[in-house]
Amino acid sequence: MEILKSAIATELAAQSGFAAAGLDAQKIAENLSRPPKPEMGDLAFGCFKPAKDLNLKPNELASRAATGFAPGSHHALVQSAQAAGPYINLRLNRAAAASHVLAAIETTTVGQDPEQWRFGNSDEGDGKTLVIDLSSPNIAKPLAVHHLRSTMIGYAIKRIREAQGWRVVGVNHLGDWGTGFGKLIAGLKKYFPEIGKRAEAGDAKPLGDMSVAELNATYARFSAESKENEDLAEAGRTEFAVLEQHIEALIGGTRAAAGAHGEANFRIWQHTRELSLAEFERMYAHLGLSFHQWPVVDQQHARVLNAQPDNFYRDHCLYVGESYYVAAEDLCRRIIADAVANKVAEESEGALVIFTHGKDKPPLMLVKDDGATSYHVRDLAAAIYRHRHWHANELAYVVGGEQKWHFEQLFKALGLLGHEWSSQCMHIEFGLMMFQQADGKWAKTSTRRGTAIMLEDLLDEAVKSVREIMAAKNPELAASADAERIANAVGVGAVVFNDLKNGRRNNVKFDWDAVLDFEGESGPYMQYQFVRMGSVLNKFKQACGNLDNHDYPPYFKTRYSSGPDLDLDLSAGDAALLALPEEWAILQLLADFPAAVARASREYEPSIVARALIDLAGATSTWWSATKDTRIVGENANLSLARVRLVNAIRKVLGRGLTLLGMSLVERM
RNA sequence: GCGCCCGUAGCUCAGUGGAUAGAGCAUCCGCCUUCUAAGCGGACGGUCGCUGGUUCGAUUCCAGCCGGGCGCGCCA
Repeated sequence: MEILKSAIATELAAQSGFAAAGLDAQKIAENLSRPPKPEMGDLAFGCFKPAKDLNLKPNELASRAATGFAPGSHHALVQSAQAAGPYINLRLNRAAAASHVLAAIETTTVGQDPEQWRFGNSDEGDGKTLVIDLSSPNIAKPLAVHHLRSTMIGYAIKRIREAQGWRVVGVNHLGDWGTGFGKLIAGLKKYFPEIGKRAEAGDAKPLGDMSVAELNATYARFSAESKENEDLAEAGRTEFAVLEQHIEALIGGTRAAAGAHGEANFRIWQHTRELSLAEFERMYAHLGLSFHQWPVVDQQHARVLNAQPDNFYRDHCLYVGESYYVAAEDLCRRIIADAVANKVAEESEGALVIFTHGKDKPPLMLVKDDGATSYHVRDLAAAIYRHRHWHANELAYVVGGEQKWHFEQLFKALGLLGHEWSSQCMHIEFGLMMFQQADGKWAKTSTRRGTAIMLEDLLDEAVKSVREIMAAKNPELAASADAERIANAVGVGAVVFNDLKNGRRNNVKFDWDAVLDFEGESGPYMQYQFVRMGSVLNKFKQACGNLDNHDYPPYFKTRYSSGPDLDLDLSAGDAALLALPEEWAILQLLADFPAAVARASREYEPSIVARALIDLAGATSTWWSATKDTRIVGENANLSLARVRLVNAIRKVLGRGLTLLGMSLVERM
């Protein structure tokens, strides 16, 4: 409706009743809404707010403004206006409205590449840059289901923002630094002495082919033992201190090198990072994301980055681990020095802290009492780096709501350090992934306690279910060469859509049955409606090419039966023939789509797009059934052409929406 | 105890201060010779947690309570 509202408001503003009441197009557009029942009208003007401004009773304004309404030409969008209490119910020239909507979609969605379907795009963000922190898993821990949230919510926001004209830099703030790595190194050396020996001997791959699960288990085992044993805890702290000293010496800091011990720890850490990334890559590829190490060193990508930065940042997110700010930029120590010099930081209980919210609230910790930097410093460094390097207008962090306090402190600290742009930092919080325990209660997931479900297992399970359903419902396709690609797209899409369809702040109670339920408001349902629309387009082309079909005029045959698949010039379709209430319902939803994308962008809320698609797909399916008898592509050639225009529009809006959410499309399923 | 998030149908959730609060799942009843039934229609299902307040009007805004979740100084 949004793309119709301004045109309608302009028409109404020219009406004597509205003009006499001093209502301009802007004011009218703001108060247009859809009546609860279609028989009341196609659109309604609510008089509450304008009446208040004019010191009138809403009912009075409604009857005054509606009086003397005279429709313009027969092309005018508004056909009649009738006061109904505090509302003015409007009836539209649906044919004109339909034509308006379809033309808007057709001119912005040329071709078959969903990335070029620009309906719903805007130039709101032109020239602006958003740096968005997404996914950000910890090294040496496997990706579990809850990592899906940050990854896919972040990725969807990235794509939605890009559709609004923004340059969006996706940053994977890998948890690859911190005292935990001291425990891991100490554990590896304790339980697998040969690893320590290989590292000391200069082996660049001291861990062999150890899996991330094994690394995690080693960490967990050592962590548990060191709780009982202070010597082990001390060993962990030492290993990390040595690692940090080694890296700081590498970048020419003030600290002395840590010798062979430091080199060995560095090798273990680097290999841990490599092994972890290799495993993450597999998952990201599944989900359709691509990450590059930052800074970009390989020539091919560096060229793209230099020549076409927008393309580069659109196609790739970046790995910028926490260690980057320690190892490459030395930003951490400079921030600490700066904070001390400006008396923002102070010493407290042996640590260096910033009291961001007064003395009675826990402070933000810069340096711990063992001399190691805390992750807060690295987050400060990351924010400053992102703002400086990418000239970011906004910094967004897609991180779970349990870290809300951390980000409040972080942004406040940035402000205290003199960065006035801290007000442009946003924590895009999302709800926790909860698992049902044996006692029936729901609790936060824990990789350590083994209650988390591995992301890979979930995706595999979803793809497997899709394969089974495909084998039962579409055996021919299941046996074809496309089967695996389609099963992947539909299965992964099911998991992704399931995660994005609800408001991001809600906690998610993980439920296998719900994730693998492919009926109703599900990813496969969305894909299915998209596939149906494609089938109709193919059917239409066949019908036009069929010489026995005498009802189709000759020009149909030449015009539509050839050419690239699904690429049809439908301008001859007469929108006035779309007279079914189901068709009008769809046209309204199509018209609403751009506003949904814009709002999703503003509110960092992909579920708004997902909901718009659920509504559109539902209305489409209802229409599909309502046309069972006449068919969409039926006996009446001109009616069929008009309906095919609608099918084409639905397909492209659905397809665009799904790709905005980070899903891949399929033509059959 | 303090702070933040949440509370809408049996379950999972939409709902931008406005007309009679909507979906999906589950249950029950119908609908496949046709462009894919991963579908469609219908039935059943609500003191919008409670109590006040603001407002012409509150599920929506405010306050207090109740219930659930998360966080609260050296994990990230």
